[in-house]
Amino acid sequence: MAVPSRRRIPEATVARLPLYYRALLEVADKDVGTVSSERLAELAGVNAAKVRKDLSYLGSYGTRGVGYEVEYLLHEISRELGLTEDWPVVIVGVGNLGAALANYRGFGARGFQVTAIVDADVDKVGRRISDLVVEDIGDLSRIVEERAIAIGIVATPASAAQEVADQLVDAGVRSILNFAPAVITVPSHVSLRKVDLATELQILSFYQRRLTAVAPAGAHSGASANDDDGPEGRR
Amino acid sequence: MAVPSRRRIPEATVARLPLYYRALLEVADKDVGTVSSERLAELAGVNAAKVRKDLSYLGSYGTRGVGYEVEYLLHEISRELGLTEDWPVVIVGVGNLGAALANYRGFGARGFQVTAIVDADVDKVGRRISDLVVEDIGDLSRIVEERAIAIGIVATPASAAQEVADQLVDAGVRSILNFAPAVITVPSHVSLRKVDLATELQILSFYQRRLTAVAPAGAHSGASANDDDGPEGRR
DNA sequence: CCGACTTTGAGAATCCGGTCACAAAGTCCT
DNA sequence: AGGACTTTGTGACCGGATTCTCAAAGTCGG
Repeated sequence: MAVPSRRRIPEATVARLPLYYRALLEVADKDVGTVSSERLAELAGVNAAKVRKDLSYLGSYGTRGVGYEVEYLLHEISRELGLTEDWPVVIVGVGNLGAALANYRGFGARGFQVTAIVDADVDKVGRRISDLVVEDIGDLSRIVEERAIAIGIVATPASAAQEVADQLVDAGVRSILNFAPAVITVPSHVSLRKVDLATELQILSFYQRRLTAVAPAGAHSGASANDDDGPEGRR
Repeated sequence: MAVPSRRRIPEATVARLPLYYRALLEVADKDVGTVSSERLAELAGVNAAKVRKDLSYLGSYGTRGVGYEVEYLLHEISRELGLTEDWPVVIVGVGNLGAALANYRGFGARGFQVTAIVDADVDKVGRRISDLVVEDIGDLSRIVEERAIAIGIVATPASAAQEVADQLVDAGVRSILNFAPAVITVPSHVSLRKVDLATELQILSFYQRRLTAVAPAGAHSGASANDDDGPEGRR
């Protein structure tokens, strides 16, 4: 039955929903009508059975013998991911990365709006970035409250990361995306994800070594750590 | 026995080695001598049993009743990760992100050296970024060969990502880190990892919705997709 | 309206990773 | 030298995620 049915959605599935979402946007442009799990799998770079199982957690959308109706599925996934509402975001740290993220149209694109940029460095406060002015981190609580910010991005040096995270949590932020190369801990009611450039390269380096040392192909397969699939041969 | 013993190292473990590496660097500064798995776990934000199991895959370094000798372990991990050699890196795409990555001291720090930046846009070719000059993507093969580049970073718009990846592969690159919000496929002898900003935010958004809708704490726990642990309460 | 065909949804089996628990191996104090 | 204590290394267990497989449910042409 097409009732949403509040089952618990496995984390691995949640991590793939954005992939399906993106894939669906692609087909929505060109084609119309429906997609099969097969095609969706191809676009998302995963296997078809997984697509079907993942989607089945959301409820039984999809028609046997036909596939999934693109528009409807798109709607359901975006609802599930909370992309129907707009999430204001604050970026902490105006370094190369912070500035780049602020300028990045890409999540600005879908539902996420960088609403504030703060830094501890008084020299940087007042500077213009994109269409925002850098504000003082001391005003974080006020800023977060006034603009109903729920998501914070940490783009500071490693040394400041934990303290900044603490401040974000105190200010009332409920989700943190950490770009600083440091482990940070947060209370259990706050969600935390991290993106670590150096770590990613080091992982690649590991497999690179393997490749050059041992010869045979197909030795490794990407990394579960990435959420991903790993290198499949070109289809 | 302290023989390296070529066992196969699980992917999940590989993804955590950089964490241990970073943690070890921290203690190497301050303390000296040894660390326990307990302490290492704390610094890396994982649990102690996992640390021990992970390290045991590398061989039995570590002394019962004492812990792990910091310098030695550091050396072993960096050897395993291939950080003893220097990896030249090429960045493709000079947008906000590409430029930020080029400037980013952070992986420049350990073993990874951005040696070339290329773009397809002739207006951008010739521009200075950091201490490099943007080169034409048409010269990619020559550049990769001349400078023995093994790792490529894709920082282009989604629409160009697959083509760029193809060019990188053709040029001889063996590892690719993809920042473009698109699924790309590579032959099986090439390693691929991806970093997707929008995806990360969407995952956070999912859990955010849960938090505000359903109340109880401890509902979710980060994401395996991130490699990570997830929110533990502050210890 | 029937039979061939397509594609989903989900049960079962398998794989992989995480956690627990404890013996083994060492240190250190007396 | 011996006993208490610490900490590693690993075998056993457990749970989640992936893959396989196939019945069920639908479409579509004739």
